[in-house]
Amino acid sequence: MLKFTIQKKLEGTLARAGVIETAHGEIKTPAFVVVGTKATVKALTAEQIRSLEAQVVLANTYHLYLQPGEGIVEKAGGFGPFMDWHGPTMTDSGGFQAFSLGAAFGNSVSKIATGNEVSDKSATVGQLAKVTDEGVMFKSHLDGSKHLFTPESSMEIQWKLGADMIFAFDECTSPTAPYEYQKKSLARTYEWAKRCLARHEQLDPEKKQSLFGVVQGGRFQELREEAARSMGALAATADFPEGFDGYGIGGSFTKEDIGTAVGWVNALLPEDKPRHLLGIGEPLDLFNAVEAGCDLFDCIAPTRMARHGTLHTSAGRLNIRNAKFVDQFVPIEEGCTCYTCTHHTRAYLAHLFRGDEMTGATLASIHNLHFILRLVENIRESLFDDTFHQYKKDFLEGYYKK
RNA sequence: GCGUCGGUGGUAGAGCGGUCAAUUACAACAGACUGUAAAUCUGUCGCCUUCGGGCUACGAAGGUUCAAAUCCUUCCCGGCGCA
Repeated sequence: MLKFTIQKKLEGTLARAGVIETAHGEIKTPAFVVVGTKATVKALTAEQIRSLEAQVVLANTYHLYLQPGEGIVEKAGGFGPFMDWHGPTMTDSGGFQAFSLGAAFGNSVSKIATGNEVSDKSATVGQLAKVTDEGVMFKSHLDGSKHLFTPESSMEIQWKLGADMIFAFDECTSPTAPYEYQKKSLARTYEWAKRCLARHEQLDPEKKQSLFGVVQGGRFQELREEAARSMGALAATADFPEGFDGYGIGGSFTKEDIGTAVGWVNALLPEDKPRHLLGIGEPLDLFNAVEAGCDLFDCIAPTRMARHGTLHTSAGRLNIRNAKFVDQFVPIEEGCTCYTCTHHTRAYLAHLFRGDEMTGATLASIHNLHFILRLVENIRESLFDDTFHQYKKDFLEGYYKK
């Protein structure tokens, strides 16, 4: 079961601060959810995740289904115990892989649109996912074997993976998809949402897991609003009296949409349920999304960028592989309280990255996650203090200055 | 000393008469990354450039040829074998 309490709202915005109570502890929101796709936050031990004071970890249905298989994870007691993480957990449904292994595969298309994408997909090659009304047919990226995911099978797998919060199986569409496709896909995602609710209630009558519905609709206001209304309304139908326990906001956006389209959605979603903005995690986007009414965020960016040598500082990003860092015997960021900055220098990190030493990925991941986790905590504090707008302004000026 | 094999861009190592400023890998120098196909991917990587091109380069110096990193001669340097 999940209980969500809103403790503070920021006047004139959709922003709110609150707390989610799960069977494995509480989550103070807004909160950044650490991504541990394959039941591991890449490069980190569970002890390190705890040290970072992360509140919740999200794993992925598609990945754990393929390897080691949901049966193994179930025997371990769920993905949390499997990886020695005993706090709150979430699993994504596999819906994102409809995009990343489908339209995006082999293309330089990101879920964050720049506007320069090519909309003609006729030349796409090598796609590993195909969407039909029944579900999504995947070709495993590991061995090429074929697998069908349906709303029902996603619920079944997520049940075995055992997270506190799970997502309905949706189709994450490409930013290059035209209106007609987005509309058709949205109708399908809605049908899938109902199938997820039905299967979930069969599997979990005691409601041990909380199910989040996912709002899609691409970049079209009409579709986004329709999605928010229809997903929200599922809570009031006779078939599903309890409806969803929360909402995910998924799909493609532009940077600007995060301040606008997300707000359209949140203005219509039931206010008393948590809202999770799927796959967003850059500083500017986090500020905008909180302001637009989101409570939870997960993102691979802090850890992936860390592994690739890009580190967050309050003065912007730096690439630790750059030549200028090889003899800088100072922390990544002066004053940062993370383990990496309190023990190691830029020069050491630069050396580890140049030598392709695994410890470099670990230390960089600790720093970036610490940075983002503390950022979202600070944003939360600023909501209580009514200093959000000033904090946002000050932070962004420092981070994005030239 | 004789014989033999070899000396190519930061490194290793292709090339063996024109399509070679020279395959490839690594290194180097930058960039990208937003529900993880990702410890990944992209670009640059002799000098100059009005981006058309120009110039200097494959141990050194000569030579053959319309044309040489590629063939010949001598020299220098290194490995190996025999004295």
